[in-house]
Amino acid sequence: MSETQEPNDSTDIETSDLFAVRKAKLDSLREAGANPYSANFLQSHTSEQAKALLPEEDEEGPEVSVVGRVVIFRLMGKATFLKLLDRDGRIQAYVRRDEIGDESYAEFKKLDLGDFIGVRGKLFRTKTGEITVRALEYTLVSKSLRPLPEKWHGLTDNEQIYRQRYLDLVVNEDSRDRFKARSSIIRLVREFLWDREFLEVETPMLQAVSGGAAARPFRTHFNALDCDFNLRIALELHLKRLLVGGFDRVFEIGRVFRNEGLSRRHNPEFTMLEAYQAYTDFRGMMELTRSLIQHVAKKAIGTLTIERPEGDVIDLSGEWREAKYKDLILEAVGREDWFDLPKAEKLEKTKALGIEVDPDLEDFEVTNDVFEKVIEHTLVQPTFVTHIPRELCPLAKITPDDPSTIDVFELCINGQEIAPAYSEQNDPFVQREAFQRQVGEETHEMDEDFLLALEHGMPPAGGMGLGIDRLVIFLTKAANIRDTILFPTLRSS
RNA sequence: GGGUCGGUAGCUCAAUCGGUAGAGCAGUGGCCUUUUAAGCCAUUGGUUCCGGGUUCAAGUCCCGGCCGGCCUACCA
Repeated sequence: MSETQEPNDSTDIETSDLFAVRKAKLDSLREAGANPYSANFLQSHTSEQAKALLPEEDEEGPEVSVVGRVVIFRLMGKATFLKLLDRDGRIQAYVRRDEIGDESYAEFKKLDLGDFIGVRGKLFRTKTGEITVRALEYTLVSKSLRPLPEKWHGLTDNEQIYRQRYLDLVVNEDSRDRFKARSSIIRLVREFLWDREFLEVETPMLQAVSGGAAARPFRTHFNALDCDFNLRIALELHLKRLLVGGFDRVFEIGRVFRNEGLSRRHNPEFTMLEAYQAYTDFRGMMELTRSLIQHVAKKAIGTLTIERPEGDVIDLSGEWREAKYKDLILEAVGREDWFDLPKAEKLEKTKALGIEVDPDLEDFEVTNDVFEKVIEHTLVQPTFVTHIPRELCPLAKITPDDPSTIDVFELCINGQEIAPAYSEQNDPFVQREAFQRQVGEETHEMDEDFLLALEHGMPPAGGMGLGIDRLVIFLTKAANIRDTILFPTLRSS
């Protein structure tokens, strides 16, 4: 294997073995007394900062030191143009033999695409107007032994993009921009909640009992205690314990894990925001959620209107539509008596709507299938879907004037559910009953510890959960949740 | 999990009816002191994902496997 090859005489090297060719260059650098890895470099400006130093009207600017990965290398005899990629983007450098010296230029010519180098020199503008550093000297700071993907087409193989994300980031600007946007979205969410005096906390990922959502958990084993744990599927129950403890505005942004299938919109580990505010209810969370998303969109992408690949435009400005779950259902099925129909007739009707529904489902689940399969994908504009059947969520308060529904909303944007919020259930007896109805289902366990906390008294509160990945999907126009997660889950190779 | 499409040089892609596996970029050797996918000349590079089978002959057809995309299922 080339990795274990001894340094060769350059004439012996198989010139098609790209690794061996570069390894030989590395060895010859070392033999010449240079250190191809540890040399430090004093960066004075990033590419963007440097370019800002040369105003339109000026031909020449100050001296700067820039450093980055060589992504373009155009050698033209006694002069070379190259481009360095740093965290802000690219900057061009121009290196002339008569300016850096014969010896230095001879070494310089041996650089490879992918090497990290620093360049010190004065800024100038080329005849085509590109701001460029005219090198006085260059420094190799790290040698690259592997070739970069093709410079024009970039990297398109999905598997390689996910498994070797670093290559995707080097060559695909879209991808770079999307992950920068993701980072600022998360920062903006934090800032917004900090400003509203929410306390940011961290709660356990390893839990004896998984609660707060209906999902199959991942199981793992803790050797020291010789017991099994689940990875958390939601943040809810621990954050509510903190409400009991008197932290009456708390939030957490963190990874949750659900042992379910992969899809364009599902990754088994994903990032969730949950926020709880005492002395408010789901209506308070409505305002909070809308303001939060508007704030984030405005600052992260600079607009409240987002064009979708489908051609239409999502308008996040102003107040958002509210619609009762039941009204949406009645509208979709086209008859007023839907909720009074026996299940068999409901099933018949769903067939007429062109969806397949499992006949073994409970009555409310048949209705919910209508919501998920017929209605949800049509809710492109932000819509708060309110007053959902109580069976769908055991953790919310029952609507005072309609005991069949709960005081919640599901915020839908871009045809998918983005954020649910509740008036949180704080009556320990009602909560226990709701849990008991679900025990026996595979995905539910009784969390006695949580009920004990509730019995100590939890203030009335609104709670909200927001799928960060899904927010990033529509804000950055990603085609797939995997394009918003740096290292999405793949089968181990 | 099911359906479906795909896997060819480091990367992006060709390869007709089953008949000598090619190109561009990258690499290597030259020329070239303002290039913009730089250009010009020459040139290296292949377990065609893996394993079987059919055939005089397989990248191509058949079977099995691995990995992936899309759709679907599961999914508070």
